[in-house]
Amino acid sequence: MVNKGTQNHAAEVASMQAACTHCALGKLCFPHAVPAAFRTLFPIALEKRTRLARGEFLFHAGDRQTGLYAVKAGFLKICMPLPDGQSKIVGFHAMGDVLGLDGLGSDTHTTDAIALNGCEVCEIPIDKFEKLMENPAESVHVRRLLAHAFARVEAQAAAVGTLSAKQLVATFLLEMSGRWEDRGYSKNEFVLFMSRKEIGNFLGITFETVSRVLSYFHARKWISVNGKNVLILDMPALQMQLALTKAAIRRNAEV
Amino acid sequence: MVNKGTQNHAAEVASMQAACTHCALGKLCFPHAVPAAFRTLFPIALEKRTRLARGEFLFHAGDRQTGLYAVKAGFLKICMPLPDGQSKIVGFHAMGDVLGLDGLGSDTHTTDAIALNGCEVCEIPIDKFEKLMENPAESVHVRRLLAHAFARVEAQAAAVGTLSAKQLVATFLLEMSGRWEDRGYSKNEFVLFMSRKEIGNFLGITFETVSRVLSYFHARKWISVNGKNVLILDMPALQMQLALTKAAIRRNAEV
DNA sequence: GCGCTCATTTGATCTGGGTCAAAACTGTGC
DNA sequence: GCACAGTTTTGACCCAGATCAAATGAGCGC
Repeated sequence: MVNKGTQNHAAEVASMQAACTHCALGKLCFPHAVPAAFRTLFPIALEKRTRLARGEFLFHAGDRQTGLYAVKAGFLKICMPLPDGQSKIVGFHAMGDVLGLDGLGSDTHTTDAIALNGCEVCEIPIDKFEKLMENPAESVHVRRLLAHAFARVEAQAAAVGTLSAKQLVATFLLEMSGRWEDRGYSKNEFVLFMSRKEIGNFLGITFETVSRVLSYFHARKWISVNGKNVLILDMPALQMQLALTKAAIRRNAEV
Repeated sequence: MVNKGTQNHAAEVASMQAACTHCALGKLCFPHAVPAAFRTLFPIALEKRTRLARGEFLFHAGDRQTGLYAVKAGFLKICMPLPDGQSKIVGFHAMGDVLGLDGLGSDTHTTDAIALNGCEVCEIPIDKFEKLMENPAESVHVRRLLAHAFARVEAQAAAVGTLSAKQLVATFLLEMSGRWEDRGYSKNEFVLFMSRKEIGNFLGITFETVSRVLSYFHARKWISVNGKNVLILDMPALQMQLALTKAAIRRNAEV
Protein backbone atom coordinates (compact mmCIF):
# COMPACT_ATOMS: atom_id res chain seq x y z
CA MET A 1 0.00 0.00 0.00
CA VAL A 2 1.31 3.42 -0.91
CA ASN A 3 1.48 5.87 1.89
CA LYS A 4 2.73 9.29 1.00
CA GLY A 5 2.49 12.47 2.91
CA THR A 6 2.55 11.43 6.53
CA GLN A 7 5.68 13.49 7.05
CA ASN A 8 3.97 16.76 7.68
CA HIS A 9 1.02 15.34 9.44
CA ALA A 10 -0.62 18.13 11.36
CA ALA A 11 -0.46 20.48 8.42
CA GLU A 12 -1.89 17.82 6.16
CA VAL A 13 -4.86 17.19 8.40
CA ALA A 14 -5.53 20.87 8.75
CA SER A 15 -5.44 21.43 5.02
CA MET A 16 -7.59 18.42 4.48
CA GLN A 17 -10.27 19.66 6.82
CA ALA A 18 -10.42 22.77 4.74
CA ALA A 19 -10.25 20.78 1.54
CA CYS A 20 -13.03 18.35 2.42
CA THR A 21 -15.36 20.81 4.07
CA HIS A 22 -15.41 22.80 0.87
CA CYS A 23 -14.62 19.80 -1.25
CA ALA A 24 -15.77 19.81 -4.84
CA LEU A 25 -17.01 16.27 -4.28
CA GLY A 26 -19.55 17.68 -1.89
CA LYS A 27 -22.38 15.23 -1.46
CA LEU A 28 -20.66 12.82 -3.82
CA CYS A 29 -18.19 11.70 -1.22
CA PHE A 30 -20.12 9.13 0.80
CA PRO A 31 -22.92 10.12 -1.51
CA HIS A 32 -26.18 8.93 -0.02
CA ALA A 33 -27.93 11.42 2.21
CA VAL A 34 -24.78 12.56 3.96
CA PRO A 35 -25.68 14.25 7.22
CA ALA A 36 -23.89 17.57 7.58
CA ALA A 37 -22.34 16.24 10.78
CA PHE A 38 -20.63 13.56 8.81
CA ARG A 39 -18.91 15.91 6.47
CA THR A 40 -17.51 17.88 9.35
CA LEU A 41 -16.45 14.84 11.35
CA PHE A 42 -15.06 12.82 8.54
CA PRO A 43 -12.18 15.07 7.56
CA ILE A 44 -10.98 15.12 11.13
CA ALA A 45 -10.82 11.37 11.15
CA LEU A 46 -8.98 11.29 7.84
CA GLU A 47 -5.31 10.81 8.28
CA LYS A 48 -3.91 10.02 4.92
CA ARG A 49 -4.39 10.97 1.40
CA THR A 50 -2.89 8.28 -0.77
CA ARG A 51 -1.69 8.49 -4.35
CA LEU A 52 -1.64 5.40 -6.48
CA ALA A 53 -0.03 4.87 -9.86
CA ARG A 54 -1.65 2.74 -12.55
CA GLY A 55 -1.63 -0.91 -11.46
CA GLU A 56 -0.91 -0.24 -7.80
CA PHE A 57 -3.01 -1.95 -5.14
CA LEU A 58 -4.96 0.06 -2.59
CA PHE A 59 -5.51 -3.17 -0.70
CA HIS A 60 -5.20 -6.90 -1.36
CA ALA A 61 -7.71 -9.65 -0.70
CA GLY A 62 -6.71 -11.23 2.58
CA ASP A 63 -5.17 -8.02 3.94
CA ARG A 64 -6.26 -7.10 7.38
CA GLN A 65 -8.50 -4.08 7.05
CA THR A 66 -6.79 -0.90 8.19
CA GLY A 67 -9.27 1.66 6.96
CA LEU A 68 -12.07 2.75 4.69
CA TYR A 69 -11.41 4.73 1.54
CA ALA A 70 -13.09 7.39 -0.52
CA VAL A 71 -11.97 7.94 -4.09
CA LYS A 72 -10.95 11.55 -4.63
CA ALA A 73 -9.72 11.28 -8.20
CA GLY A 74 -8.99 8.54 -10.71
CA PHE A 75 -10.46 5.08 -11.21
CA LEU A 76 -10.07 1.71 -9.55
CA LYS A 77 -11.24 -1.82 -10.18
CA ILE A 78 -12.32 -4.26 -7.49
CA CYS A 79 -11.23 -7.84 -8.16
CA MET A 80 -12.37 -11.04 -6.52
CA PRO A 81 -9.74 -13.82 -6.54
CA LEU A 82 -11.06 -17.10 -7.91
CA PRO A 83 -10.17 -20.59 -6.65
CA ASP A 84 -7.85 -21.20 -9.61
CA GLY A 85 -5.71 -18.12 -9.09
CA GLN A 86 -7.41 -15.96 -11.69
CA SER A 87 -9.54 -13.07 -10.66
CA LYS A 88 -12.86 -11.59 -11.60
CA ILE A 89 -13.62 -7.88 -11.66
CA VAL A 90 -16.69 -7.23 -9.53
CA GLY A 91 -16.82 -3.47 -9.80
CA PHE A 92 -15.32 -0.24 -11.07
CA HIS A 93 -15.08 2.84 -8.91
CA ALA A 94 -14.55 6.53 -9.48
CA MET A 95 -14.51 9.83 -7.65
CA GLY A 96 -16.85 9.88 -4.69
CA ASP A 97 -17.18 6.13 -4.25
CA VAL A 98 -16.43 4.44 -0.95
CA LEU A 99 -14.15 1.40 -0.96
CA GLY A 100 -13.33 -1.24 1.59
CA LEU A 101 -16.78 -1.94 2.98
CA ASP A 102 -16.31 -5.63 2.15
CA GLY A 103 -13.83 -5.91 5.00
CA LEU A 104 -16.23 -4.84 7.73
CA GLY A 105 -17.66 -8.34 8.04
CA SER A 106 -14.46 -10.15 8.92
CA ASP A 107 -11.85 -7.38 9.40
CA THR A 108 -10.21 -8.74 6.28
CA HIS A 109 -10.59 -7.56 2.71
CA THR A 110 -12.20 -10.15 0.44
CA THR A 111 -11.20 -8.33 -2.74
CA ASP A 112 -8.29 -6.52 -4.33
CA ALA A 113 -8.58 -2.83 -5.18
CA ILE A 114 -6.32 -1.83 -8.07
CA ALA A 115 -5.77 1.60 -9.61
CA LEU A 116 -6.64 1.84 -13.31
CA ASN A 117 -4.75 5.10 -13.62
CA GLY A 118 -3.27 7.70 -11.31
CA CYS A 119 -5.56 7.86 -8.29
CA GLU A 120 -5.97 9.93 -5.21
CA VAL A 121 -7.75 8.25 -2.32
CA CYS A 122 -8.72 9.50 1.13
CA GLU A 123 -8.43 7.07 4.01
CA ILE A 124 -10.17 6.92 7.33
CA PRO A 125 -8.27 4.58 9.66
CA ILE A 126 -10.37 1.77 11.06
CA ASP A 127 -9.99 2.77 14.71
CA LYS A 128 -11.13 6.29 13.95
CA PHE A 129 -13.96 4.82 11.96
CA GLU A 130 -15.05 2.66 14.86
CA LYS A 131 -14.95 5.63 17.16
CA LEU A 132 -17.15 7.52 14.70
CA MET A 133 -19.58 4.62 14.70
CA GLU A 134 -20.36 5.19 18.35
CA ASN A 135 -22.33 8.14 17.14
CA PRO A 136 -25.71 6.69 16.12
CA ALA A 137 -26.19 9.21 13.32
CA GLU A 138 -22.94 8.17 11.64
CA SER A 139 -23.69 4.56 12.24
CA VAL A 140 -27.04 4.86 10.48
CA HIS A 141 -25.30 6.53 7.59
CA VAL A 142 -22.80 3.72 7.17
CA ARG A 143 -25.51 1.13 7.57
CA ARG A 144 -27.30 2.76 4.66
CA LEU A 145 -24.12 2.81 2.61
CA LEU A 146 -23.65 -0.89 3.23
CA ALA A 147 -27.25 -1.74 2.48
CA HIS A 148 -27.04 0.21 -0.77
CA ALA A 149 -23.84 -1.53 -1.76
CA PHE A 150 -25.51 -4.84 -0.94
CA ALA A 151 -28.60 -4.08 -3.03
CA ARG A 152 -26.47 -2.86 -5.94
CA VAL A 153 -24.33 -6.00 -6.02
CA GLU A 154 -27.43 -8.15 -5.72
CA ALA A 155 -28.87 -6.43 -8.79
CA GLN A 156 -25.56 -6.89 -10.59
CA ALA A 157 -25.55 -10.59 -9.73
CA ALA A 158 -29.07 -10.89 -11.09
CA ALA A 159 -28.10 -9.20 -14.36
CA VAL A 160 -25.00 -11.25 -15.08
CA GLY A 161 -26.11 -14.78 -15.78
CA THR A 162 -29.47 -13.54 -16.99
CA LEU A 163 -28.77 -11.19 -19.87
CA SER A 164 -27.37 -11.80 -23.35
CA ALA A 165 -24.08 -10.24 -24.46
CA LYS A 166 -25.84 -7.34 -26.18
CA GLN A 167 -27.92 -6.68 -23.11
CA LEU A 168 -24.90 -6.83 -20.84
CA VAL A 169 -22.98 -4.31 -22.91
CA ALA A 170 -26.02 -2.05 -23.25
CA THR A 171 -26.55 -2.20 -19.48
CA PHE A 172 -22.91 -1.44 -18.95
CA LEU A 173 -22.97 1.62 -21.20
CA LEU A 174 -26.14 2.93 -19.57
CA GLU A 175 -24.64 2.39 -16.14
CA MET A 176 -21.49 4.30 -17.10
CA SER A 177 -23.59 7.05 -18.60
CA GLY A 178 -25.59 7.33 -15.39
CA ARG A 179 -22.44 7.53 -13.30
CA TRP A 180 -21.03 10.36 -15.33
CA GLU A 181 -24.32 12.14 -15.14
CA ASP A 182 -24.40 11.73 -11.33
CA ARG A 183 -21.02 13.41 -11.23
CA GLY A 184 -22.20 16.34 -13.28
CA TYR A 185 -20.70 15.36 -16.62
CA SER A 186 -22.40 14.62 -19.91
CA LYS A 187 -24.42 11.43 -19.92
CA ASN A 188 -24.02 11.17 -23.68
CA GLU A 189 -20.30 11.53 -24.13
CA PHE A 190 -17.68 9.95 -21.93
CA VAL A 191 -14.47 7.99 -21.84
CA LEU A 192 -14.35 4.35 -20.82
CA PHE A 193 -11.59 4.18 -18.28
CA MET A 194 -11.04 0.45 -18.63
CA SER A 195 -9.93 -1.86 -21.45
CA ARG A 196 -12.19 -4.18 -23.47
CA LYS A 197 -10.61 -7.09 -21.61
CA GLU A 198 -11.61 -5.59 -18.30
CA ILE A 199 -15.15 -4.95 -19.49
CA GLY A 200 -15.35 -8.55 -20.69
CA ASN A 201 -13.99 -9.89 -17.43
CA PHE A 202 -16.50 -7.80 -15.51
CA LEU A 203 -19.46 -8.87 -17.65
CA GLY A 204 -18.40 -12.50 -17.94
CA ILE A 205 -17.92 -12.48 -21.73
CA THR A 206 -14.82 -12.42 -23.96
CA PHE A 207 -13.25 -9.16 -25.04
CA GLU A 208 -13.86 -10.13 -28.67
CA THR A 209 -17.57 -10.25 -27.94
CA VAL A 210 -17.42 -6.87 -26.20
CA SER A 211 -15.72 -5.43 -29.26
CA ARG A 212 -18.20 -7.03 -31.64
CA VAL A 213 -21.21 -5.76 -29.70
CA LEU A 214 -19.78 -2.24 -29.61
CA SER A 215 -19.25 -2.43 -33.36
CA TYR A 216 -22.81 -3.70 -33.76
CA PHE A 217 -24.21 -0.76 -31.78
CA HIS A 218 -21.97 1.58 -33.73
CA ALA A 219 -23.17 0.19 -37.07
CA ARG A 220 -26.78 0.76 -35.97
CA LYS A 221 -25.79 4.34 -35.06
CA TRP A 222 -26.95 3.82 -31.46
CA ILE A 223 -23.52 4.87 -30.29
CA SER A 224 -20.30 6.12 -31.76
CA VAL A 225 -17.16 4.41 -30.47
CA ASN A 226 -13.63 5.45 -31.10
CA GLY A 227 -11.28 3.53 -28.89
CA LYS A 228 -12.26 4.41 -25.36
CA ASN A 229 -14.33 7.44 -26.38
CA VAL A 230 -18.05 6.77 -26.42
CA LEU A 231 -20.82 8.98 -27.71
CA ILE A 232 -24.33 7.80 -27.07
CA LEU A 233 -26.56 8.65 -30.02
CA ASP A 234 -29.73 6.73 -29.25
CA MET A 235 -30.25 6.07 -25.58
CA PRO A 236 -33.81 4.67 -26.04
CA ALA A 237 -32.52 2.06 -28.49
CA LEU A 238 -30.06 0.85 -25.86
CA GLN A 239 -32.72 0.81 -23.19
CA MET A 240 -34.97 -1.19 -25.49
CA GLN A 241 -32.32 -3.92 -25.54
CA LEU A 242 -33.09 -4.62 -21.92
CA ALA A 243 -36.79 -5.17 -22.43
CA LEU A 244 -36.47 -8.86 -23.14
CA THR A 245 -34.78 -11.22 -20.74
CA LYS A 246 -32.76 -14.12 -22.08
CA ALA A 247 -35.30 -16.81 -22.85
CA ALA A 248 -33.47 -19.39 -20.75
CA ILE A 249 -34.23 -17.47 -17.64
CA ARG A 250 -37.68 -16.50 -18.83
CA ARG A 251 -38.56 -20.19 -18.97
CA ASN A 252 -37.17 -20.88 -15.52
CA ALA A 253 -38.90 -17.84 -14.14
CA GLU A 254 -42.36 -19.35 -14.44
CA VAL A 255 -41.76 -20.98 -11.11
CA MET B 1 -48.05 -10.58 4.73
CA VAL B 2 -49.37 -13.13 7.16
CA ASN B 3 -49.74 -11.99 10.69
CA LYS B 4 -50.92 -14.55 13.14
CA GLY B 5 -50.85 -14.50 16.87
CA THR B 6 -51.04 -10.84 17.76
CA GLN B 7 -54.24 -11.53 19.70
CA ASN B 8 -52.61 -12.66 22.86
CA HIS B 9 -49.69 -10.35 22.64
CA ALA B 10 -48.19 -10.12 26.09
CA ALA B 11 -48.26 -13.87 26.55
CA GLU B 12 -46.70 -14.37 23.15
CA VAL B 13 -43.83 -12.04 23.86
CA ALA B 14 -43.21 -13.66 27.21
CA SER B 15 -43.16 -17.13 25.72
CA MET B 16 -40.95 -15.93 22.94
CA GLN B 17 -38.41 -14.51 25.31
CA ALA B 18 -38.21 -17.89 26.88
CA ALA B 19 -38.22 -19.59 23.50
CA CYS B 20 -35.43 -17.50 21.99
CA THR B 21 -33.23 -17.32 25.05
CA HIS B 22 -33.10 -21.08 25.06
CA CYS B 23 -33.72 -21.34 21.38
CA ALA B 24 -32.43 -24.41 19.60
CA LEU B 25 -31.13 -22.10 16.88
CA GLY B 26 -28.71 -20.70 19.40
CA LYS B 27 -25.85 -19.01 17.63
CA LEU B 28 -27.42 -19.81 14.30
CA CYS B 29 -29.99 -17.09 14.58
CA PHE B 30 -28.08 -13.99 13.49
CA PRO B 31 -25.23 -16.41 13.25
CA HIS B 32 -22.03 -14.41 13.07
CA ALA B 33 -20.43 -13.73 16.38
CA VAL B 34 -23.65 -12.92 18.19
CA PRO B 35 -22.90 -11.03 21.35
CA ALA B 36 -24.73 -12.51 24.29
CA ALA B 37 -26.38 -9.13 24.84
CA PHE B 38 -27.98 -9.41 21.48
CA ARG B 39 -29.64 -12.68 22.17
CA THR B 40 -31.19 -11.32 25.31
CA LEU B 41 -32.27 -8.04 23.75
CA PHE B 42 -33.53 -9.39 20.51
CA PRO B 43 -36.43 -11.45 21.80
CA ILE B 44 -37.77 -8.45 23.66
CA ALA B 45 -37.89 -6.51 20.48
CA LEU B 46 -39.58 -9.33 18.62
CA GLU B 47 -43.26 -8.82 18.31
CA LYS B 48 -44.51 -11.32 15.83
CA ARG B 49 -43.87 -14.81 14.83
CA THR B 50 -45.24 -15.31 11.36
CA ARG B 51 -46.28 -18.50 9.63
CA LEU B 52 -46.18 -18.70 5.87
CA ALA B 53 -47.62 -21.37 3.60
CA ARG B 54 -45.84 -22.50 0.44
CA GLY B 55 -45.84 -19.66 -2.10
CA GLU B 56 -46.76 -16.92 0.35
CA PHE B 57 -44.74 -13.69 0.35
CA LEU B 58 -42.94 -12.52 3.46
CA PHE B 59 -42.42 -9.21 1.69
CA HIS B 60 -42.63 -7.82 -1.83
CA ALA B 61 -40.09 -5.76 -3.74
CA GLY B 62 -41.24 -2.17 -3.42
CA ASP B 63 -42.88 -2.73 -0.03
CA ARG B 64 -41.96 -0.24 2.59
CA GLN B 65 -39.77 -2.04 5.06
CA THR B 66 -41.59 -2.78 8.30
CA GLY B 67 -39.10 -5.07 9.95
CA LEU B 68 -36.23 -7.51 9.79
CA TYR B 69 -36.77 -11.23 9.84
CA ALA B 70 -35.05 -14.33 11.12
CA VAL B 71 -36.02 -17.70 9.68
CA LYS B 72 -37.09 -20.06 12.45
CA ALA B 73 -38.14 -23.00 10.31
CA GLY B 74 -38.69 -23.74 6.63
CA PHE B 75 -37.15 -22.33 3.48
CA LEU B 76 -37.56 -19.16 1.45
CA LYS B 77 -36.27 -17.82 -1.84
CA ILE B 78 -35.30 -14.22 -2.48
CA CYS B 79 -36.29 -12.96 -5.93
CA MET B 80 -35.14 -9.87 -7.77
CA PRO B 81 -37.72 -8.51 -10.25
CA LEU B 82 -36.27 -7.91 -13.72
CA PRO B 83 -37.15 -5.06 -16.07
CA ASP B 84 -39.32 -7.30 -18.23
CA GLY B 85 -41.54 -8.55 -15.43
CA GLN B 86 -39.76 -11.84 -14.85
CA SER B 87 -37.76 -12.42 -11.77
CA LYS B 88 -34.41 -13.90 -10.86
CA ILE B 89 -33.73 -15.85 -7.69
CA VAL B 90 -30.77 -14.29 -5.90
CA GLY B 91 -30.71 -16.47 -2.82
CA PHE B 92 -32.21 -19.28 -0.79
CA HIS B 93 -32.61 -19.06 2.95
CA ALA B 94 -33.16 -21.47 5.78
CA MET B 95 -33.34 -21.65 9.53
CA GLY B 96 -31.14 -19.07 11.21
CA ASP B 97 -30.77 -16.73 8.25
CA VAL B 98 -31.66 -13.07 8.50
CA LEU B 99 -33.88 -11.56 5.80
CA GLY B 100 -34.77 -8.02 4.84
CA LEU B 101 -31.36 -6.38 5.10
CA ASP B 102 -31.73 -5.17 1.51
CA GLY B 103 -34.33 -2.67 2.65
CA LEU B 104 -32.07 -0.84 5.09
CA GLY B 105 -30.60 1.32 2.34
CA SER B 106 -33.80 2.89 1.11
CA ASP B 107 -36.47 1.78 3.61
CA THR B 108 -37.95 -0.21 0.76
CA HIS B 109 -37.42 -3.85 -0.07
CA THR B 110 -35.66 -4.40 -3.39
CA THR B 111 -36.56 -8.09 -3.54
CA ASP B 112 -39.43 -10.49 -2.93
CA ALA B 113 -39.16 -13.11 -0.22
CA ILE B 114 -41.30 -16.16 -0.95
CA ALA B 115 -41.85 -19.27 1.16
CA LEU B 116 -40.81 -22.53 -0.52
CA ASN B 117 -42.74 -24.55 2.03
CA GLY B 118 -44.35 -24.00 5.39
CA CYS B 119 -42.23 -21.43 7.18
CA GLU B 120 -41.99 -19.87 10.57
CA VAL B 121 -40.32 -16.48 10.70
CA CYS B 122 -39.52 -14.14 13.59
CA GLU B 123 -39.90 -10.43 13.01
CA ILE B 124 -38.31 -7.48 14.67
CA PRO B 125 -40.27 -4.31 13.83
CA ILE B 126 -38.20 -1.61 12.22
CA ASP B 127 -38.75 0.97 14.97
CA LYS B 128 -37.62 -1.47 17.62
CA PHE B 129 -34.70 -2.33 15.42
CA GLU B 130 -33.69 1.29 15.14
CA LYS B 131 -33.94 1.71 18.86
CA LEU B 132 -31.68 -1.30 19.27
CA MET B 133 -29.19 0.25 16.89
CA GLU B 134 -28.59 3.09 19.32
CA ASN B 135 -26.61 0.57 21.26
CA PRO B 136 -23.15 0.53 19.64
CA ALA B 137 -22.60 -3.16 20.33
CA GLU B 138 -25.77 -4.13 18.46
CA SER B 139 -24.98 -1.72 15.72
CA VAL B 140 -21.56 -3.30 15.17
CA HIS B 141 -23.22 -6.67 15.03
CA VAL B 142 -25.66 -5.61 12.34
CA ARG B 143 -22.90 -3.86 10.41
CA ARG B 144 -21.03 -7.15 10.36
CA LEU B 145 -24.13 -9.00 9.22
CA LEU B 146 -24.54 -6.55 6.37
CA ALA B 147 -20.89 -6.67 5.38
CA HIS B 148 -21.02 -10.47 5.37
CA ALA B 149 -24.13 -10.47 3.23
CA PHE B 150 -22.42 -8.03 0.90
CA ALA B 151 -19.27 -10.12 0.59
CA ARG B 152 -21.31 -13.29 0.05
CA VAL B 153 -23.37 -11.80 -2.77
CA GLU B 154 -20.25 -10.32 -4.33
CA ALA B 155 -18.70 -13.78 -4.40
CA GLN B 156 -21.91 -15.18 -5.86
CA ALA B 157 -21.89 -12.51 -8.57
CA ALA B 158 -18.30 -13.41 -9.39
CA ALA B 159 -19.17 -17.10 -9.70
CA VAL B 160 -22.20 -16.73 -11.95
CA GLY B 161 -20.97 -15.44 -15.28
CA THR B 162 -17.58 -17.02 -14.70
CA LEU B 163 -18.19 -20.71 -14.20
CA SER B 164 -19.44 -23.39 -16.58
CA ALA B 165 -22.69 -25.24 -15.95
CA LYS B 166 -20.90 -28.18 -14.30
CA GLN B 167 -18.96 -25.85 -12.06
CA LEU B 168 -22.06 -23.91 -11.11
CA VAL B 169 -23.94 -27.04 -10.12
CA ALA B 170 -20.92 -28.41 -8.25
CA THR B 171 -20.55 -25.11 -6.39
CA PHE B 172 -24.22 -25.15 -5.60
CA LEU B 173 -24.10 -28.67 -4.16
CA LEU B 174 -21.04 -27.86 -2.07
CA GLU B 175 -22.69 -24.70 -0.81
CA MET B 176 -25.82 -26.61 0.20
CA SER B 177 -23.70 -29.25 1.84
CA GLY B 178 -21.86 -26.60 3.85
CA ARG B 179 -25.09 -25.00 4.96
CA TRP B 180 -26.47 -28.26 6.26
CA GLU B 181 -23.21 -28.94 8.01
CA ASP B 182 -23.31 -25.48 9.66
CA ARG B 183 -26.72 -26.35 11.01
CA GLY B 184 -25.49 -29.59 12.49
CA TYR B 185 -26.80 -31.98 9.85
CA SER B 186 -24.94 -34.34 7.57
CA LYS B 187 -22.88 -32.64 4.92
CA ASN B 188 -23.11 -35.71 2.73
CA GLU B 189 -26.79 -36.41 2.68
CA PHE B 190 -29.48 -33.79 2.37
CA VAL B 191 -32.66 -32.77 0.64
CA LEU B 192 -32.77 -30.00 -1.94
CA PHE B 193 -35.65 -27.84 -0.87
CA MET B 194 -36.12 -26.22 -4.27
CA SER B 195 -37.07 -27.44 -7.75
CA ARG B 196 -34.68 -27.88 -10.68
CA LYS B 197 -36.30 -24.85 -12.26
CA GLU B 198 -35.48 -22.77 -9.22
CA ILE B 199 -31.90 -24.01 -9.17
CA GLY B 200 -31.59 -23.17 -12.86
CA ASN B 201 -33.05 -19.71 -12.37
CA PHE B 202 -30.68 -19.09 -9.49
CA LEU B 203 -27.61 -20.27 -11.40
CA GLY B 204 -28.59 -18.66 -14.69
CA ILE B 205 -28.90 -21.91 -16.66
CA THR B 206 -31.89 -23.96 -17.87
CA PHE B 207 -33.49 -26.60 -15.70
CA GLU B 208 -32.69 -29.18 -18.39
CA THR B 209 -29.01 -28.39 -17.98
CA VAL B 210 -29.30 -28.68 -14.20
CA SER B 211 -30.88 -32.08 -14.63
CA ARG B 212 -28.26 -33.21 -17.14
CA VAL B 213 -25.37 -32.13 -14.94
CA LEU B 214 -26.83 -33.91 -11.94
CA SER B 215 -27.20 -37.06 -14.07
CA TYR B 216 -23.61 -36.61 -15.24
CA PHE B 217 -22.35 -36.41 -11.66
CA HIS B 218 -24.53 -39.36 -10.73
CA ALA B 219 -23.16 -41.42 -13.64
CA ARG B 220 -19.59 -40.69 -12.44
CA LYS B 221 -20.69 -41.81 -8.95
CA TRP B 222 -19.70 -38.46 -7.47
CA ILE B 223 -23.19 -38.10 -6.08
CA SER B 224 -26.36 -40.10 -5.90
CA VAL B 225 -29.50 -38.20 -6.79
CA ASN B 226 -33.03 -39.40 -6.36
CA GLY B 227 -35.45 -36.58 -6.94
CA LYS B 228 -34.65 -33.99 -4.32
CA ASN B 229 -32.58 -36.38 -2.21
CA VAL B 230 -28.86 -35.95 -2.66
CA LEU B 231 -26.07 -38.11 -1.34
CA ILE B 232 -22.56 -36.85 -1.90
CA LEU B 233 -20.22 -39.74 -2.61
CA ASP B 234 -17.07 -37.98 -3.74
CA MET B 235 -16.70 -34.48 -2.37
CA PRO B 236 -13.11 -34.04 -3.68
CA ALA B 237 -14.24 -34.82 -7.23
CA LEU B 238 -16.80 -32.03 -6.99
CA GLN B 239 -14.27 -29.64 -5.54
CA MET B 240 -11.88 -30.50 -8.35
CA GLN B 241 -14.49 -29.23 -10.80
CA LEU B 242 -13.88 -25.75 -9.49
CA ALA B 243 -10.16 -25.82 -10.09
CA LEU B 244 -10.40 -24.57 -13.63
CA THR B 245 -12.16 -21.36 -14.45
CA LYS B 246 -14.09 -21.03 -17.67
CA ALA B 247 -11.47 -20.28 -20.28
CA ALA B 248 -13.29 -17.17 -21.47
CA ILE B 249 -12.67 -15.50 -18.19
CA ARG B 250 -9.23 -16.99 -17.84
CA ARG B 251 -8.22 -15.19 -21.02
CA ASN B 252 -9.73 -11.89 -19.91
CA ALA B 253 -8.14 -12.26 -16.51
CA GLU B 254 -4.61 -11.69 -17.79
CA VAL B 255 -5.30 -7.99 -17.47
C1' DG C 1 10.66 8.52 -36.75
C1' DC C 2 11.36 3.57 -35.61
C1' DG C 3 10.59 -0.55 -33.28
C1' DC C 4 8.29 -2.68 -29.94
C1' DT C 5 4.33 -4.17 -27.21
C1' DC C 6 -0.18 -4.38 -26.25
C1' DA C 7 -5.13 -3.24 -27.42
C1' DT C 8 -8.64 -3.61 -30.65
C1' DT C 9 -11.14 -5.14 -34.60
C1' DT C 10 -12.74 -8.49 -37.74
C1' DG C 11 -13.20 -13.02 -39.90
C1' DA C 12 -13.78 -18.17 -39.78
C1' DT C 13 -14.89 -22.09 -37.22
C1' DC C 14 -16.36 -24.80 -33.16
C1' DT C 15 -19.05 -26.08 -29.05
C1' DG C 16 -21.56 -25.74 -24.53
C1' DG C 17 -25.63 -25.18 -23.41
C1' DG C 18 -30.14 -23.45 -25.04
C1' DT C 19 -34.33 -25.04 -27.48
C1' DC C 20 -37.84 -28.19 -28.73
C1' DA C 21 -40.02 -32.53 -27.97
C1' DA C 22 -41.49 -36.57 -25.71
C1' DA C 23 -41.60 -39.93 -22.23
C1' DA C 24 -41.34 -41.18 -17.33
C1' DC C 25 -42.05 -40.05 -12.79
C1' DT C 26 -44.34 -37.71 -8.50
C1' DG C 27 -47.66 -35.93 -5.96
C1' DT C 28 -52.42 -34.70 -4.98
C1' DG C 29 -57.40 -34.58 -5.00
C1' DC C 30 -61.27 -37.30 -5.57
C1' DG D 1 -57.13 -46.76 -7.31
C1' DC D 2 -57.39 -43.29 -11.16
C1' DA D 3 -56.98 -38.89 -13.46
C1' DC D 4 -54.57 -34.89 -13.90
C1' DA D 5 -50.99 -31.38 -13.40
C1' DG D 6 -46.56 -30.43 -12.50
C1' DT D 7 -41.68 -32.02 -12.33
C1' DT D 8 -37.78 -34.43 -14.00
C1' DT D 9 -35.20 -36.90 -17.30
C1' DT D 10 -33.46 -37.82 -21.76
C1' DG D 11 -32.80 -37.25 -26.75
C1' DA D 12 -32.02 -34.55 -31.10
C1' DC D 13 -30.89 -30.36 -33.04
C1' DC D 14 -29.36 -25.44 -33.22
C1' DC D 15 -27.26 -20.97 -32.19
C1' DA D 16 -24.94 -17.26 -29.40
C1' DG D 17 -20.89 -16.67 -28.09
C1' DA D 18 -16.25 -18.92 -27.33
C1' DT D 19 -12.08 -20.02 -29.71
C1' DC D 20 -8.50 -19.48 -33.03
C1' DA D 21 -6.24 -16.51 -36.21
C1' DA D 22 -4.64 -12.55 -38.51
C1' DA D 23 -4.55 -7.66 -39.59
C1' DT D 24 -4.64 -3.01 -37.93
C1' DG D 25 -4.02 0.62 -34.67
C1' DA D 26 -2.45 3.18 -30.56
C1' DG D 27 0.88 4.25 -27.05
C1' DC D 28 5.54 4.56 -25.53
C1' DG D 29 10.63 4.39 -24.94
C1' DC D 30 14.60 5.49 -27.42
